[in-house]
Amino acid sequence: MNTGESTPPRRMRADARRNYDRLLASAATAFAERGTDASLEEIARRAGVANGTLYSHFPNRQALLEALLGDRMRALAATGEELLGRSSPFEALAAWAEAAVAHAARYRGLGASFMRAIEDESSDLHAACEAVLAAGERLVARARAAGELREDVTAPDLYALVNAMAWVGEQSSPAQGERLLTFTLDGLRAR
Amino acid sequence: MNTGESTPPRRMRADARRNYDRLLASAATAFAERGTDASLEEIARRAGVANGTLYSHFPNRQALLEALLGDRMRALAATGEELLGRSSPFEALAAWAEAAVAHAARYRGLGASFMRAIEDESSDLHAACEAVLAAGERLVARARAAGELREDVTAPDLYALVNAMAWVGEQSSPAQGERLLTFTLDGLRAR
DNA sequence: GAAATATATTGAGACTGCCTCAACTTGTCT
DNA sequence: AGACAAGTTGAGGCAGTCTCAATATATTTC
Repeated sequence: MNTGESTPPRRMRADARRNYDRLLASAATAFAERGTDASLEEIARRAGVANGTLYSHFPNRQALLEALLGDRMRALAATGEELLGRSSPFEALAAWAEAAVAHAARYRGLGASFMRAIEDESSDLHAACEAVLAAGERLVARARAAGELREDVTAPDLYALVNAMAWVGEQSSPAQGERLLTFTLDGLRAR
Repeated sequence: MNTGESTPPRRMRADARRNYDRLLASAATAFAERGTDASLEEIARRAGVANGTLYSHFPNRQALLEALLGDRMRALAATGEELLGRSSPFEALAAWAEAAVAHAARYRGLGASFMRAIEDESSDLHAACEAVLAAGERLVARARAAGELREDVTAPDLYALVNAMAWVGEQSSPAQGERLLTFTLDGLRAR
């Protein structure tokens, strides 16, 4: 019944915990194989559980994604904070953007989920996306303050570009996503 | 039975022609309202026709899109050719890219369809996409030859970027797509 | 250790969508 | 008017989403 959230309330029944874990593992496989709109029915089936059980643990696809990726997303945000100290402001921004693209390219369709989630406050993925956006915000602010970034670039711009490049990666090849990210980042440099 | 292709073979029966037109009109509305994965079932329903009729005219979604957009795509390619003469090579490229983004942003999901179609030779949309790509190719070649474009930018890069920006437009707002395209194009300039 | 109780699981069922194809209808041509 | 090609129909098979009453199981209590 309760999602990741570091489980503060009450602890789950043993069978529930087991099914929860199996579902998560099954979802990870399915998303990797089929992208974020893999069949939930199949995820349940492959977890050896009835579909109702899946829905009782994860009311929707976003909840499943949050449980699967929430930690990773918070880690990405943390990486952003760390980079604030090191290296040149623009290089830090660029390095983080690369990491963010790699993250958003994990499953086919993930970039689109992230774009939806940032707009939709009721999405279970919203909070995690906001954390990522906030990290981007600081990197952008610093690079701009240092005069290394175009004046008119904002964090939402960066967020959208990162997801767009992940999307390109899904459509053509990961290498192509990387390639275009390089061009794009160059375009963001102050000159 | 026969798609757009300027109808060279034999002319259709009157009722077939009527249904074909109705289906196309219905599809245009549905795609505009719901994006390119609107329900085909509903398109048929709203055209006042059984779903089998839809499938007999258009074996799949791509065929419907080709019938709906083929002419427009060829026009876009032609615009590219015209631009080859006028204005600075880079400006021509940029202007064309803007037009291409606007075109790919016509329906939600269209950018993705174009990315798929260019890779998939068996897609009914493939030829039209190739025409667009070819137009981009010439603009890229000219801008590069004039030393106004980064050496390493290719037509497929441009194609992907255009569709990616249309995608951003769908996810956030058309204005955001435009905005990021500007940044991106700047990144493609030789310096 | 057996009830009592709270917590989970189940799977049928009501939807919607995709696509096919055998039976039927209708336009067109002579 | 009749014949035949061309077109249309819609039921039916399949898969997916999501819900909820019935059922089963863990845990707690005595």
